[in-house]
Amino acid sequence: MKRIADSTVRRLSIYLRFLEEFEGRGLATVSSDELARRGGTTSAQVRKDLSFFGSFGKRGLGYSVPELATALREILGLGREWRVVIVGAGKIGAALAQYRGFKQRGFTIVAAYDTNPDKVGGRLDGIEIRDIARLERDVAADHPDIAVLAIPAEGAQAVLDRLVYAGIKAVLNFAPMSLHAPSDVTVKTVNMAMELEGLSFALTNRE
Amino acid sequence: MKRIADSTVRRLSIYLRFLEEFEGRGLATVSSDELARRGGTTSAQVRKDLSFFGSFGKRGLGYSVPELATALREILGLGREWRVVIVGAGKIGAALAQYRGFKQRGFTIVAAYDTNPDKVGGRLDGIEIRDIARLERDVAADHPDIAVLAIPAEGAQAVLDRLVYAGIKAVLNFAPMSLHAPSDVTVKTVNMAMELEGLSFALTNRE
DNA sequence: ACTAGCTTGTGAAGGAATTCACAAGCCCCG
DNA sequence: CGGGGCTTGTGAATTCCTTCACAAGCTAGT
Repeated sequence: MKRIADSTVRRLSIYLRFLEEFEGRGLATVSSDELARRGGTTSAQVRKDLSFFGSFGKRGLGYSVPELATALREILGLGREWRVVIVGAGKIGAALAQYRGFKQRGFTIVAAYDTNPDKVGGRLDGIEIRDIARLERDVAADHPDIAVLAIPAEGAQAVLDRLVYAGIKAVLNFAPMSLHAPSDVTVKTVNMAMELEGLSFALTNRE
Repeated sequence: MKRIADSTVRRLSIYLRFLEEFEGRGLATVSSDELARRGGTTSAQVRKDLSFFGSFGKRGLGYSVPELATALREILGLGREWRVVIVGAGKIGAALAQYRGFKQRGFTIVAAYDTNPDKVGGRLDGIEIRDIARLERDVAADHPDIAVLAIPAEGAQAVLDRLVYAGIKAVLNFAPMSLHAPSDVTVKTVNMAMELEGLSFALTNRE
């Protein structure tokens, strides 16, 4: 399969969000222009993005909302349940465990891990907090698909290495640092410090 | 000033993180190659990124760690204090209020806002929670630089409009939706649902 | 059945970001 | 003080992404 740009995938996600809104409102069709306006892009971009995966529209009419939504869910792999483990039961980990968006989109949190013995054995919004020493054994047994790293920067690379070794292929990293993994492992980093500095830069360098 | 790509600014942020680590360890100099290896990029990329702002290195030797760190902090506008308001005192808002990274980098949270009367008047890690009705008046009086949106998707655009009208020029958005603002207002969106779907896509479409 | 009016899908053009590749410059050593 | 070994800074080449522009195709109205 042709290599798909990251930016394309992110936009597909955005389109899907609007399609779901339209589905809820019972709209039958939508044009690339309408999707573009909502998503802050251009109609050509929308059509190009979709064209990588097939042709979903009807000329002169636009796209069927439910059909395109289904197609996008298929493309994004949202047709199945993904099993997620959260590593780190601190503030971020706790906020994530409670986040409704996971379940809503088919991401099931199967366990949380922490080093702190006071936390181990407890629960986070119903999710069991386990000793991180069990990480490898549990991953081997449960085969989760995705790991969320919600731990301080210092330990992040070491835990990532353990996850990779245990066979995890997708990681969402909240630790404020860049991580290294083999090319068959996808790591996405959400780094708030970086975003804030981007804002600081924008405020500082406006002409 | 020449337009600087977003990706460049994000990388500067990453380089600064490593420089601070090196500063802590007392290292005197660093090469573009070393920064590249750590940051997951190439040495040419590092040098090109820096070249937009000046020339900071010594041929044959590399970059002085403290000098380059100072230069990057200057470029990123981190030499001053930025005043931040958090809108939304829910789970995400609460997690953000406690996040040490803000203060550490010169971002001071001056207030939080919420609609819920049970929360208004309370405190979030020492930060006063105010009625969102006061938003415009407070912004006019306090002149915060940055607003963090930690509210559900539905109300996000309306609150953003109010913030823009009140004069805010930089927004960090945690609501899972794309927002529209005038071009002189910088909006950065952190969207976890999108990142998760990116992982789902990567897991689904591996060749 | 034909025409007018839209909207898609897509090659080609254009623009932006990354990588290449090498001259210029610095340091150290003999 | 001159040469060898590095490393920067930067035009040129390349690769990647976005935008343009238009033929093809669908619908509705007559």
